[in-house]
Amino acid sequence: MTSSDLTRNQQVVLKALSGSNVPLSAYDILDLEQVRDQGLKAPLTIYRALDKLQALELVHRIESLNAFVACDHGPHSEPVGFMSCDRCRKTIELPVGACEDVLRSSAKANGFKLDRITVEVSGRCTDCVEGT
Amino acid sequence: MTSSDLTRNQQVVLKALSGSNVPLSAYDILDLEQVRDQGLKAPLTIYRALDKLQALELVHRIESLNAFVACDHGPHSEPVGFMSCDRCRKTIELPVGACEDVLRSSAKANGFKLDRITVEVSGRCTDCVEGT
DNA sequence: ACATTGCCTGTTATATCATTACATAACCGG
DNA sequence: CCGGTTATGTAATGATATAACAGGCAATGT
Repeated sequence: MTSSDLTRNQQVVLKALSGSNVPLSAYDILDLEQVRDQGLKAPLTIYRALDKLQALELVHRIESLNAFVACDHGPHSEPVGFMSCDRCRKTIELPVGACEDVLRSSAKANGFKLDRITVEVSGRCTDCVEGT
Repeated sequence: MTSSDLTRNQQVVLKALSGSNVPLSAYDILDLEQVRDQGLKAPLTIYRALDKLQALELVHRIESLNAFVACDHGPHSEPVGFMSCDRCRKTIELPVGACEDVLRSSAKANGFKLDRITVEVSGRCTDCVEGT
């Protein structure tokens, strides 16, 4: 399946996320005019589209924010993490291939077979580094 | 403040988490007999105790599970991550000091001042590595 | 054509996780 | 004792996510 096979709902949700410079929760998406106007009006509709988009790696979930971001570049060759600004919420992807090796061997040493990696860091972006 | 200064509620919540081999949600804690018996009966009571325990680093929150674990060894010298089994939920701490350097320099390269690191990995523990 | 299958959708209700608002009590330093 | 800070109690609400069930619609095999 390619992204051109996305259903209408999925396209609407992906577009909403792509057009945002900050992560959006499912309910944030639901509240967008551009989304309501397309007839999406129930949380489940949003979550279903998000599930599919995540499976296609077109969208990622940020656990520590209960929010979602569009992925800027198709399926990944290496695992990806996120860095968010505490103040303005700006969030960027962070390649974490380098961490993966460390984690995988540490997992192995503890008798775990590692499957999924979640790396989320927060702090301040350049614009927000000073001030409250 | 040392752990001996914990209030009654905080002690009850910490004991509940220490006695569990899997992460517990706030409502899981609230539902425990040993906790109800001590008179804790509102979610907020649990969350307030958890907040304090987290500030003392006696408890950690696992974002991807919306759950909490007791920390097995006082305040940390290096940041800590978690590894959870998808099947039995067993969760262990994972030192992530090695990742920290990588992440911090990556953050710097992207104009971020890094503050907090969240590393959560999932997979299968030895006992669960085969089977559903 | 028609039935079967699989996927997406709509709708309602509910489950789960977390906080706000406000009042009261306990503790401690001046 | 006063005044500040911290902890607590209670009720209500907000925010996030899923369950359960019915129906639509396209692809496929016969």
